[in-house]
Amino acid sequence: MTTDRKPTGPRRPTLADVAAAVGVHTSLVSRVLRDDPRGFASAETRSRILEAAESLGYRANVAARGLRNARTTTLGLLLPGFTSPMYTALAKSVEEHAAARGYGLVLGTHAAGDPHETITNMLMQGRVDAMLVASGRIEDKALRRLAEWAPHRVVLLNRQVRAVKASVVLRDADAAALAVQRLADLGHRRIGGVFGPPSLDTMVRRRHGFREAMRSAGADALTVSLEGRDYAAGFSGAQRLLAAEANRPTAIFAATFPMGVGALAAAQAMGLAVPEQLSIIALHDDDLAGFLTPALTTVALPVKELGIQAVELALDMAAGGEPRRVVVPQSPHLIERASTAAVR
Amino acid sequence: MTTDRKPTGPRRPTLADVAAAVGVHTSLVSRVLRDDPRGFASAETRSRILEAAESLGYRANVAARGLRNARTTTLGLLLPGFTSPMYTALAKSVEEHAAARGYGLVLGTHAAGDPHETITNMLMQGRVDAMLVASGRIEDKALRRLAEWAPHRVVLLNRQVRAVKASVVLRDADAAALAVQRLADLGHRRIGGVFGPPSLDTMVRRRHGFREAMRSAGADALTVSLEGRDYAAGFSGAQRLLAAEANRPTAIFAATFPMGVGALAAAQAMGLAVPEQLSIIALHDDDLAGFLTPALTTVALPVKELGIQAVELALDMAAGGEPRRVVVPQSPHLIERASTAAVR
DNA sequence: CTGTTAGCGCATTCAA
DNA sequence: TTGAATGCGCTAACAG
Repeated sequence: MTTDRKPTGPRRPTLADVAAAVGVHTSLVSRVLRDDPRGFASAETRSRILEAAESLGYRANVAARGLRNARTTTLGLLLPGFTSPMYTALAKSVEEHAAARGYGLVLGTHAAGDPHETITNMLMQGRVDAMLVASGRIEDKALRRLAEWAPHRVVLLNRQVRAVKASVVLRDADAAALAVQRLADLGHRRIGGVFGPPSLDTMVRRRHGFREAMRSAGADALTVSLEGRDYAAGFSGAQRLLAAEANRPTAIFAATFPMGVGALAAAQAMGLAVPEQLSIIALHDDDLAGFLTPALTTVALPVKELGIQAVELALDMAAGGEPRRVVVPQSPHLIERASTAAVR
Repeated sequence: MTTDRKPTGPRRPTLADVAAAVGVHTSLVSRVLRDDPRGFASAETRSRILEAAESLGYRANVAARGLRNARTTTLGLLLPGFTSPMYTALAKSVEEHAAARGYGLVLGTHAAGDPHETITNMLMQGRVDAMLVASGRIEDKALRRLAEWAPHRVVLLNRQVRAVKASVVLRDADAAALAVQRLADLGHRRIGGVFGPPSLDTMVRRRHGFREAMRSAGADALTVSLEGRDYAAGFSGAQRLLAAEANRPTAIFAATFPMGVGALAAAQAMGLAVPEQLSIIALHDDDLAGFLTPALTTVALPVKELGIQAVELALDMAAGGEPRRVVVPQSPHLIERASTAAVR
């Protein structure tokens, strides 16, 4: 009885401990504590059980419960990393909402090794009920195999792949268009676009929105695509756009927030006054924007809602629902700060 | 046999499946797959087992294994959030190193609810083997109760509390001192310090290092402590220090990276040229520093090592080791950029 | 070298 | 309204 196998403190109380304390069978305790429809213990017994569980600090062991139910009440989240504030905002939202629904969240990043392997492992080891995948770099082929094997256990975040039926995406194109429209309204007619790799689904959509909006605004688009989408990429992208003095754009749209920061740095390094000589606007908002000089104008995306919807979709599928494609309904909106101004 | 309980794809293969495929007992499969010392199967059998496991895509179920072994091979990480690059760097390091050791990582942030409750739940539900706690806001009392109950399962990150014997800390005081020394070397004699809440252990240590270094440099310290430690806190802290034109400091030390960014913004909002009229230096380094204008001088802390040591300590204790206090040996180092200059 | 047995903690039959 | 029995998948102790 008192054989603690490890020197790591007292044993966690189990159902049996609670049952023994009350003098009933474990199955009854189990039913009462879970509010099982058929747990109609007498009011007397019921309250004694609840009391004992409370005083012993009983908590159901998730491993045992998971084994029995073939469910883990845990979700997995795969991120490229925390480099972008978009990913940190997403992680926060997912963690918060998962917790609200009683689910744990296990984290996977690219830093831990091959992301496809990470997903497979988590799924096949029964570590999680479903994986939320917010990585654009996993090959379509790998995702297809995954979706074939576990169609109800993989949700793509802000990415669409034919073979994967479950996804939640933002209105990236609309967001890019919104930025362009604002710049056009300010009188800009030569606008540069700084984008990340075209292999990323988000970039395709942002670029598409950018192009369409440019067309209907009748403005000249100068676009550049970089390998990365971080500060450095934004910096060199902007540098490239601003190099030729002849046809220099009067405004720059950056497809990610860090790229916007990098673009701002590049402009200042080149001695261009922002916003007097160059307007800059970035996709996705972050607190940092307000503390740059000049403060960066952004288009805010409903990232929090993306996380919530992704969790909901995953849980729905775990409960037997069919995979589906969700477009987050909330519209992106402009947050105008000091990096944009009317063209002179 | 073929009763898939759910419409979520094929059942995961179990030990029994592998055993059946080879025609041996499950226990032998288990031993072989785990390289158990007593799994000396014949070379023949051994290879057939490995082959079958491979072709079936067998992966041991962590819930079953965890239940049996009373270990989860999972660690928990509690963070205030992702607001500071220090926390994202830490999360990345911990995740990466845990994965390298075969451990999963479950995430908890303050956003999910009462942090103390989060820790307790994860521990008592058997969700994790140990919790790495990187939150300064949990009350000492709560930590003490936790440490009493599970002394071998809680590791404090960059925080010391009497009652908690397991912790890993950085040389925060040295880092602050390093910043001051550099400023002193540049000829600064009136230096302002912008700190977060004194209730945080890190702040106590950073402030201590600051004060001591100021004393030995014979410089005048003007310090201010804020409620927060984010951009906004740095902004208002710097504003306060710079308000009085009379005794204005010629340099500012910011106790966190975001505070450094905020201080820079404040200086610029007040029309002060950095570094000509004011030098700024911040604790902790981040990519962003190089893309501010001017680029921010920082003192880099070995955060990656902090994460690694924390994981190691947790695993060591899980294996029966005693709790201990670890000081990360790597020294902080200065990364000089453009926000610091000799006083005129 | 390999098989048998038992049990981790829980939820779910079925029976009373 | 409550109890007894069973098994989720795995590993460890003990046989053979």
